[in-house]
Amino acid sequence: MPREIAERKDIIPVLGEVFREHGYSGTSLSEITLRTGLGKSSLYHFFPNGKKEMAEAVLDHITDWFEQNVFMPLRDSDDPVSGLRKMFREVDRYFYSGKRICLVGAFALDDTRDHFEARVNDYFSTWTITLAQSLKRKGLGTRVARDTAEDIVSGIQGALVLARSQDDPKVFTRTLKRLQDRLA
Amino acid sequence: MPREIAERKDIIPVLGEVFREHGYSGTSLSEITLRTGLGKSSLYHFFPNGKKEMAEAVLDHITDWFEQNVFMPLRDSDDPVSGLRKMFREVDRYFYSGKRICLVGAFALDDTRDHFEARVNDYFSTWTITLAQSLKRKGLGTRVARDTAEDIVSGIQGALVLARSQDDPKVFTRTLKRLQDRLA
DNA sequence: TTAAAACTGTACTGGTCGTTACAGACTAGA
DNA sequence: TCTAGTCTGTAACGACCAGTACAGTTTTAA
Repeated sequence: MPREIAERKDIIPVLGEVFREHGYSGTSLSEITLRTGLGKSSLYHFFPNGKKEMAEAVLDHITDWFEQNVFMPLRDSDDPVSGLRKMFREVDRYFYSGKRICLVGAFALDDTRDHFEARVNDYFSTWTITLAQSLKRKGLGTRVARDTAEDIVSGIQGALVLARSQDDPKVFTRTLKRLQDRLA
Repeated sequence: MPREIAERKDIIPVLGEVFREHGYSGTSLSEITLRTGLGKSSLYHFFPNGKKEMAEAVLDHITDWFEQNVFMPLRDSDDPVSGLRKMFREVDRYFYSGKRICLVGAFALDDTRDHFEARVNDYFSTWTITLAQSLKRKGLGTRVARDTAEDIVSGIQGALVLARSQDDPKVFTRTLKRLQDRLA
Protein backbone atom coordinates (compact mmCIF):
# COMPACT_ATOMS: atom_id res chain seq x y z
CA MET A 1 0.00 0.00 0.00
CA PRO A 2 2.74 2.55 0.76
CA ARG A 3 4.74 4.39 -1.81
CA GLU A 4 7.34 5.80 0.52
CA ILE A 5 9.76 7.24 -1.97
CA ALA A 6 10.26 10.49 -0.16
CA GLU A 7 9.88 9.21 3.35
CA ARG A 8 8.94 11.26 6.34
CA LYS A 9 12.31 10.72 7.94
CA ASP A 10 14.12 12.07 4.90
CA ILE A 11 12.35 15.39 5.31
CA ILE A 12 13.17 15.94 8.96
CA PRO A 13 16.83 16.97 8.56
CA VAL A 14 15.81 19.51 5.93
CA LEU A 15 13.17 20.89 8.28
CA GLY A 16 15.85 21.16 10.94
CA GLU A 17 18.07 23.30 8.77
CA VAL A 18 15.19 25.58 7.77
CA PHE A 19 14.22 26.10 11.42
CA ARG A 20 17.84 26.82 12.25
CA GLU A 21 18.02 29.54 9.63
CA HIS A 22 14.75 31.31 10.31
CA GLY A 23 13.71 30.26 13.79
CA TYR A 24 10.34 28.69 14.48
CA SER A 25 8.07 31.67 13.91
CA GLY A 26 10.25 32.94 11.10
CA THR A 27 9.83 29.72 9.15
CA SER A 28 6.90 29.76 6.75
CA LEU A 29 5.25 26.79 5.16
CA SER A 30 6.01 28.21 1.74
CA GLU A 31 9.72 28.25 2.65
CA ILE A 32 9.37 24.66 3.75
CA THR A 33 7.71 23.64 0.48
CA LEU A 34 10.56 25.29 -1.39
CA ARG A 35 13.29 23.57 0.58
CA THR A 36 11.72 20.12 0.86
CA GLY A 37 10.26 20.09 -2.64
CA LEU A 38 7.00 18.88 -1.14
CA GLY A 39 3.66 20.59 -1.62
CA LYS A 40 1.54 21.61 1.30
CA SER A 41 -0.75 18.63 0.90
CA SER A 42 2.19 16.25 1.17
CA LEU A 43 3.54 18.05 4.19
CA TYR A 44 0.18 17.83 5.92
CA HIS A 45 0.00 14.19 4.95
CA PHE A 46 3.24 13.47 6.78
CA PHE A 47 2.62 15.97 9.57
CA PRO A 48 -1.15 16.25 10.12
CA ASN A 49 -0.67 18.77 12.89
CA GLY A 50 1.29 21.11 10.68
CA LYS A 51 4.25 23.24 11.57
CA LYS A 52 4.20 22.36 15.25
CA GLU A 53 4.42 18.66 14.52
CA MET A 54 7.28 19.29 12.12
CA ALA A 55 9.24 21.07 14.83
CA GLU A 56 8.45 18.30 17.31
CA ALA A 57 9.75 15.73 14.86
CA VAL A 58 12.94 17.74 14.41
CA LEU A 59 13.46 18.07 18.16
CA ASP A 60 12.88 14.34 18.62
CA HIS A 61 15.34 13.63 15.86
CA ILE A 62 17.96 15.83 17.53
CA THR A 63 17.40 14.20 20.89
CA ASP A 64 17.73 10.76 19.33
CA TRP A 65 20.99 11.77 17.70
CA PHE A 66 22.43 13.04 20.94
CA GLU A 67 21.19 9.99 22.82
CA GLN A 68 22.95 7.75 20.33
CA ASN A 69 26.16 9.67 19.77
CA VAL A 70 26.71 11.67 22.93
CA PHE A 71 24.74 10.46 25.93
CA MET A 72 25.16 6.74 25.37
CA PRO A 73 28.95 6.94 25.01
CA LEU A 74 29.05 9.09 28.16
CA ARG A 75 27.13 6.43 30.03
CA ASP A 76 28.50 3.23 28.59
CA SER A 77 32.18 3.77 27.94
CA ASP A 78 34.38 1.52 30.03
CA ASP A 79 36.64 4.46 30.65
CA PRO A 80 34.87 7.75 31.46
CA VAL A 81 37.73 9.68 29.88
CA SER A 82 37.16 8.05 26.51
CA GLY A 83 33.44 8.78 26.83
CA LEU A 84 34.20 12.42 27.46
CA ARG A 85 36.62 12.52 24.56
CA LYS A 86 33.94 11.07 22.32
CA MET A 87 31.44 13.68 23.54
CA PHE A 88 33.69 16.58 22.58
CA ARG A 89 34.46 14.98 19.24
CA GLU A 90 30.81 14.38 18.39
CA VAL A 91 29.72 17.82 19.59
CA ASP A 92 32.32 19.43 17.37
CA ARG A 93 31.12 17.31 14.49
CA TYR A 94 27.42 17.95 15.13
CA PHE A 95 27.78 21.72 15.22
CA TYR A 96 30.00 21.68 12.14
CA SER A 97 32.87 23.10 14.20
CA GLY A 98 30.88 26.21 15.04
CA LYS A 99 29.18 26.82 11.71
CA ARG A 100 25.86 25.39 12.89
CA ILE A 101 23.77 26.60 15.82
CA CYS A 102 21.94 24.59 18.45
CA LEU A 103 18.27 24.59 17.49
CA VAL A 104 17.16 23.59 20.97
CA GLY A 105 19.09 26.48 22.47
CA ALA A 106 17.58 28.87 19.96
CA PHE A 107 14.08 27.59 20.73
CA ALA A 108 14.80 28.03 24.44
CA LEU A 109 15.28 31.77 24.22
CA ASP A 110 11.92 33.14 23.16
CA ASP A 111 8.32 32.01 23.60
CA THR A 112 8.94 29.17 21.19
CA ARG A 113 10.14 27.36 24.30
CA ASP A 114 6.62 27.37 25.71
CA HIS A 115 5.38 25.28 22.80
CA PHE A 116 8.09 22.64 23.24
CA GLU A 117 8.76 22.94 26.92
CA ALA A 118 9.30 19.28 27.81
CA ARG A 119 11.58 18.55 24.87
CA VAL A 120 13.74 21.63 25.43
CA ASN A 121 14.04 20.92 29.11
CA ASP A 122 14.84 17.23 28.59
CA TYR A 123 17.55 17.84 26.04
CA PHE A 124 19.56 20.05 28.37
CA SER A 125 18.85 18.28 31.63
CA THR A 126 19.71 14.87 30.19
CA TRP A 127 22.93 16.27 28.79
CA THR A 128 23.92 17.95 32.05
CA ILE A 129 23.02 15.03 34.28
CA THR A 130 24.64 12.41 32.07
CA LEU A 131 27.78 14.48 31.83
CA ALA A 132 27.88 15.04 35.60
CA GLN A 133 27.63 11.31 36.25
CA SER A 134 30.45 10.65 33.84
CA LEU A 135 32.59 13.24 35.61
CA LYS A 136 31.79 11.58 38.93
CA ARG A 137 32.99 8.26 37.58
CA LYS A 138 36.14 10.08 36.53
CA GLY A 139 36.71 10.91 40.18
CA LEU A 140 35.15 14.32 40.70
CA GLY A 141 33.00 14.99 43.75
CA THR A 142 29.24 15.19 43.36
CA ARG A 143 29.04 18.95 43.60
CA VAL A 144 32.11 19.65 41.48
CA ALA A 145 30.88 17.21 38.88
CA ARG A 146 27.52 18.93 38.70
CA ASP A 147 29.09 22.39 38.48
CA THR A 148 31.58 21.33 35.85
CA ALA A 149 28.88 19.70 33.74
CA GLU A 150 26.87 22.91 33.91
CA ASP A 151 29.94 24.91 32.91
CA ILE A 152 30.59 22.67 29.93
CA VAL A 153 27.05 22.55 28.57
CA SER A 154 26.47 26.27 28.98
CA GLY A 155 29.97 26.95 27.72
CA ILE A 156 29.15 25.09 24.52
CA GLN A 157 25.88 26.95 24.07
CA GLY A 158 27.48 30.30 24.70
CA ALA A 159 30.33 29.55 22.33
CA LEU A 160 27.79 28.84 19.59
CA VAL A 161 26.10 32.18 20.24
CA LEU A 162 29.40 34.03 20.29
CA ALA A 163 30.74 32.28 17.21
CA ARG A 164 27.68 33.18 15.19
CA SER A 165 27.56 36.74 16.47
CA GLN A 166 31.10 37.19 15.17
CA ASP A 167 30.50 35.03 12.13
CA ASP A 168 33.67 33.25 13.21
CA PRO A 169 33.41 29.49 13.86
CA LYS A 170 36.90 29.46 15.36
CA VAL A 171 35.48 31.06 18.50
CA PHE A 172 33.60 27.82 18.98
CA THR A 173 36.44 25.42 18.34
CA ARG A 174 38.78 27.42 20.59
CA THR A 175 36.28 27.47 23.45
CA LEU A 176 35.45 23.81 23.01
CA LYS A 177 39.12 22.94 23.22
CA ARG A 178 39.59 24.96 26.40
CA LEU A 179 36.60 23.27 28.02
CA GLN A 180 38.09 19.92 27.20
CA ASP A 181 41.57 20.88 28.40
CA ARG A 182 40.19 22.02 31.73
CA LEU A 183 39.31 18.38 32.47
CA ALA A 184 42.84 17.14 31.96
CA MET B 1 6.09 72.65 18.39
CA PRO B 2 6.60 69.24 19.99
CA ARG B 3 4.20 67.55 22.34
CA GLU B 4 6.52 64.83 23.54
CA ILE B 5 4.39 63.40 26.30
CA ALA B 6 5.04 59.79 25.38
CA GLU B 7 8.55 60.18 24.16
CA ARG B 8 10.29 57.90 21.77
CA LYS B 9 12.80 56.87 24.41
CA ASP B 10 10.03 55.77 26.78
CA ILE B 11 8.83 53.24 24.23
CA ILE B 12 12.16 51.59 23.57
CA PRO B 13 12.40 49.52 26.77
CA VAL B 14 8.90 48.18 26.13
CA LEU B 15 9.89 47.24 22.59
CA GLY B 16 12.89 45.44 24.03
CA GLU B 17 10.77 43.27 26.28
CA VAL B 18 8.37 42.42 23.46
CA PHE B 19 11.25 41.38 21.19
CA ARG B 20 12.68 39.31 24.01
CA GLU B 21 9.43 37.41 24.42
CA HIS B 22 8.62 36.73 20.80
CA GLY B 23 11.85 37.20 18.91
CA TYR B 24 12.16 39.58 15.99
CA SER B 25 10.07 37.77 13.40
CA GLY B 26 7.62 36.58 16.04
CA THR B 27 6.83 40.12 17.12
CA SER B 28 3.90 41.65 15.26
CA LEU B 29 3.04 45.31 15.05
CA SER B 30 -0.34 44.60 16.59
CA GLU B 31 1.40 43.08 19.62
CA ILE B 32 3.53 46.20 19.82
CA THR B 33 0.50 48.47 19.68
CA LEU B 34 -1.04 46.47 22.51
CA ARG B 35 2.04 46.64 24.72
CA THR B 36 3.03 50.22 24.05
CA GLY B 37 -0.49 51.59 23.93
CA LEU B 38 0.44 53.41 20.75
CA GLY B 39 -1.41 53.07 17.46
CA LYS B 40 0.34 52.19 14.26
CA SER B 41 0.37 55.78 13.08
CA SER B 42 2.19 56.88 16.23
CA LEU B 43 4.66 54.04 15.95
CA TYR B 44 5.41 54.93 12.36
CA HIS B 45 5.74 58.54 13.41
CA PHE B 46 8.46 57.65 15.90
CA PHE B 47 9.99 54.92 13.76
CA PRO B 48 9.41 55.78 10.09
CA ASN B 49 11.19 52.64 8.96
CA GLY B 50 8.92 50.41 10.98
CA LYS B 51 9.79 47.26 12.81
CA LYS B 52 13.39 47.20 11.69
CA GLU B 53 14.04 50.70 13.02
CA MET B 54 12.39 49.74 16.32
CA ALA B 55 14.75 46.82 16.73
CA GLU B 56 17.72 49.00 15.81
CA ALA B 57 16.70 51.50 18.46
CA VAL B 58 16.44 48.70 21.01
CA LEU B 59 19.86 47.34 20.11
CA ASP B 60 21.39 50.80 20.32
CA HIS B 61 19.76 51.31 23.68
CA ILE B 62 21.20 48.02 24.94
CA THR B 63 24.66 48.88 23.66
CA ASP B 64 24.48 52.29 25.34
CA TRP B 65 23.50 50.68 28.61
CA PHE B 66 26.39 48.24 28.49
CA GLU B 67 28.80 50.98 27.46
CA GLN B 68 27.74 53.03 30.45
CA ASN B 69 27.40 50.34 33.10
CA VAL B 70 29.75 47.57 32.02
CA PHE B 71 32.35 48.61 29.48
CA MET B 72 33.20 51.99 30.96
CA PRO B 73 33.80 50.62 34.47
CA LEU B 74 35.94 47.87 32.96
CA ARG B 75 38.05 50.48 31.19
CA ASP B 76 38.14 53.29 33.71
CA SER B 77 38.32 51.71 37.15
CA ASP B 78 41.55 52.51 38.97
CA ASP B 79 41.68 48.91 40.10
CA PRO B 80 40.87 46.31 37.40
CA VAL B 81 39.54 43.99 40.11
CA SER B 82 36.87 46.47 41.14
CA GLY B 83 35.96 46.99 37.47
CA LEU B 84 35.51 43.26 37.07
CA ARG B 85 33.46 43.06 40.23
CA LYS B 86 31.24 45.83 38.92
CA MET B 87 30.82 43.99 35.61
CA PHE B 88 29.57 40.84 37.28
CA ARG B 89 27.25 42.83 39.52
CA GLU B 90 25.76 44.82 36.65
CA VAL B 91 25.42 41.76 34.42
CA ASP B 92 23.53 39.95 37.15
CA ARG B 93 21.30 42.98 37.58
CA TYR B 94 20.74 43.50 33.86
CA PHE B 95 19.65 39.92 33.23
CA TYR B 96 17.44 39.95 36.31
CA SER B 97 19.57 37.19 37.86
CA GLY B 98 18.76 34.83 35.02
CA LYS B 99 15.10 35.66 34.45
CA ARG B 100 15.82 37.78 31.40
CA ILE B 101 17.52 36.69 28.21
CA CYS B 102 20.10 38.48 26.11
CA LEU B 103 18.29 39.93 23.12
CA VAL B 104 21.50 40.39 21.16
CA GLY B 105 22.37 36.74 21.70
CA ALA B 106 18.90 35.69 20.61
CA PHE B 107 19.15 37.83 17.49
CA ALA B 108 22.54 36.29 16.75
CA LEU B 109 21.22 32.78 16.36
CA ASP B 110 18.93 32.90 13.33
CA ASP B 111 18.80 35.04 10.20
CA THR B 112 17.72 38.01 12.29
CA ARG B 113 21.44 38.49 12.74
CA ASP B 114 21.83 39.32 9.06
CA HIS B 115 19.56 42.35 9.46
CA PHE B 116 21.54 43.75 12.39
CA GLU B 117 24.96 42.36 11.66
CA ALA B 118 27.13 45.30 12.71
CA ARG B 119 25.30 45.89 15.99
CA VAL B 120 25.33 42.23 17.00
CA ASN B 121 28.98 41.89 16.15
CA ASP B 122 29.95 45.11 17.94
CA TYR B 123 28.14 44.26 21.15
CA PHE B 124 30.02 41.01 21.64
CA SER B 125 33.39 42.08 20.28
CA THR B 126 33.45 45.24 22.38
CA TRP B 127 32.55 43.22 25.45
CA THR B 128 35.17 40.57 24.81
CA ILE B 129 37.95 42.99 23.93
CA THR B 130 37.25 45.36 26.80
CA LEU B 131 37.15 42.48 29.24
CA ALA B 132 40.39 41.02 27.89
CA GLN B 133 42.17 44.34 28.33
CA SER B 134 40.93 44.59 31.88
CA LEU B 135 42.22 41.09 32.58
CA LYS B 136 45.56 42.06 31.12
CA ARG B 137 45.76 45.00 33.49
CA LYS B 138 45.02 42.54 36.25
CA GLY B 139 48.19 40.71 35.31
CA LEU B 140 47.11 38.00 32.88
CA GLY B 141 49.11 37.40 29.72
CA THR B 142 47.71 38.56 26.41
CA ARG B 143 46.64 35.15 25.22
CA VAL B 144 45.27 33.99 28.57
CA ALA B 145 43.39 37.27 28.95
CA ARG B 146 41.79 36.86 25.55
CA ASP B 147 40.86 33.25 26.20
CA THR B 148 39.45 34.01 29.63
CA ALA B 149 37.40 36.90 28.30
CA GLU B 150 35.96 34.62 25.64
CA ASP B 151 35.17 32.01 28.29
CA ILE B 152 33.37 34.54 30.45
CA VAL B 153 31.29 36.19 27.74
CA SER B 154 30.27 32.89 26.17
CA GLY B 155 29.78 31.40 29.63
CA ILE B 156 27.29 34.14 30.44
CA GLN B 157 25.43 33.65 27.17
CA GLY B 158 25.26 29.91 27.60
CA ALA B 159 24.11 30.22 31.18
CA LEU B 160 21.22 32.38 30.00
CA VAL B 161 20.24 29.75 27.45
CA LEU B 162 20.52 26.94 29.96
CA ALA B 163 18.65 28.81 32.68
CA ARG B 164 15.74 29.52 30.39
CA SER B 165 15.69 26.03 28.97
CA GLN B 166 15.27 24.72 32.52
CA ASP B 167 13.06 27.63 33.55
CA ASP B 168 15.47 27.93 36.47
CA PRO B 169 17.25 31.27 36.93
CA LYS B 170 19.53 29.78 39.58
CA VAL B 171 21.46 28.03 36.82
CA PHE B 172 22.50 31.49 35.71
CA THR B 173 23.46 32.89 39.12
CA ARG B 174 25.42 29.73 39.95
CA THR B 175 27.35 29.84 36.70
CA LEU B 176 27.98 33.56 36.97
CA LYS B 177 29.41 33.07 40.45
CA ARG B 178 31.72 30.31 39.28
CA LEU B 179 32.98 32.44 36.41
CA GLN B 180 33.76 35.20 38.88
CA ASP B 181 35.41 32.87 41.39
CA ARG B 182 37.70 31.49 38.72
CA LEU B 183 39.34 34.91 38.50
CA ALA B 184 40.25 34.98 42.20
C1' DT C 1 -4.52 84.19 17.84
C1' DT C 2 -2.25 82.16 14.32
C1' DA C 3 0.65 78.92 12.00
C1' DA C 4 3.60 75.20 11.98
C1' DA C 5 4.78 71.07 13.68
C1' DA C 6 3.99 66.92 16.46
C1' DC C 7 1.10 63.38 17.11
C1' DT C 8 -2.89 60.02 16.42
C1' DG C 9 -7.36 57.45 14.85
C1' DT C 10 -9.48 55.22 11.11
C1' DA C 11 -9.52 52.84 7.22
C1' DC C 12 -7.34 50.57 3.80
C1' DT C 13 -3.67 48.36 0.77
C1' DG C 14 -1.72 44.05 -1.28
C1' DG C 15 0.32 40.23 0.36
C1' DT C 16 1.34 36.20 3.14
C1' DC C 17 0.20 33.34 6.99
C1' DG C 18 -1.15 28.36 8.55
C1' DT C 19 -4.64 25.34 7.50
C1' DT C 20 -8.25 22.73 5.04
C1' DA C 21 -11.12 20.51 1.34
C1' DC C 22 -11.12 17.53 -2.21
C1' DA C 23 -10.48 15.23 -6.32
C1' DG C 24 -7.17 12.69 -8.64
C1' DA C 25 -2.83 10.14 -9.28
C1' DC C 26 0.03 6.60 -7.86
C1' DT C 27 1.31 2.18 -5.65
C1' DA C 28 0.99 -2.28 -3.57
C1' DG C 29 -1.22 -6.47 -2.36
C1' DA C 30 -5.27 -9.57 -3.53
C1' DT D 1 -7.70 -6.65 -12.81
C1' DC D 2 -9.77 -4.57 -8.54
C1' DT D 3 -9.23 -2.12 -4.40
C1' DA D 4 -7.57 0.04 -0.45
C1' DG D 5 -4.37 3.02 1.09
C1' DT D 6 -0.62 6.40 0.10
C1' DC D 7 0.60 10.44 -1.72
C1' DT D 8 -0.04 15.08 -4.21
C1' DG D 9 -1.73 19.39 -7.01
C1' DT D 10 -4.97 22.99 -6.99
C1' DA D 11 -7.65 26.11 -5.00
C1' DA D 12 -9.53 28.25 -1.52
C1' DC D 13 -10.32 29.72 3.54
C1' DG D 14 -10.37 33.48 7.06
C1' DA D 15 -6.97 35.74 9.71
C1' DC D 16 -3.33 38.40 10.13
C1' DC D 17 0.86 40.63 8.34
C1' DA D 18 3.77 45.17 7.68
C1' DG D 19 3.08 49.29 5.86
C1' DT D 20 0.48 53.61 3.98
C1' DA D 21 -2.78 57.50 3.16
C1' DC D 22 -4.87 61.09 5.12
C1' DA D 23 -7.61 63.93 7.66
C1' DG D 24 -7.99 65.55 12.24
C1' DT D 25 -6.41 66.82 16.79
C1' DT D 26 -3.24 68.56 20.00
C1' DT D 27 0.64 71.12 21.25
C1' DT D 28 4.05 74.63 20.97
C1' DA D 29 6.28 78.87 19.62
C1' DA D 30 5.81 83.24 17.84
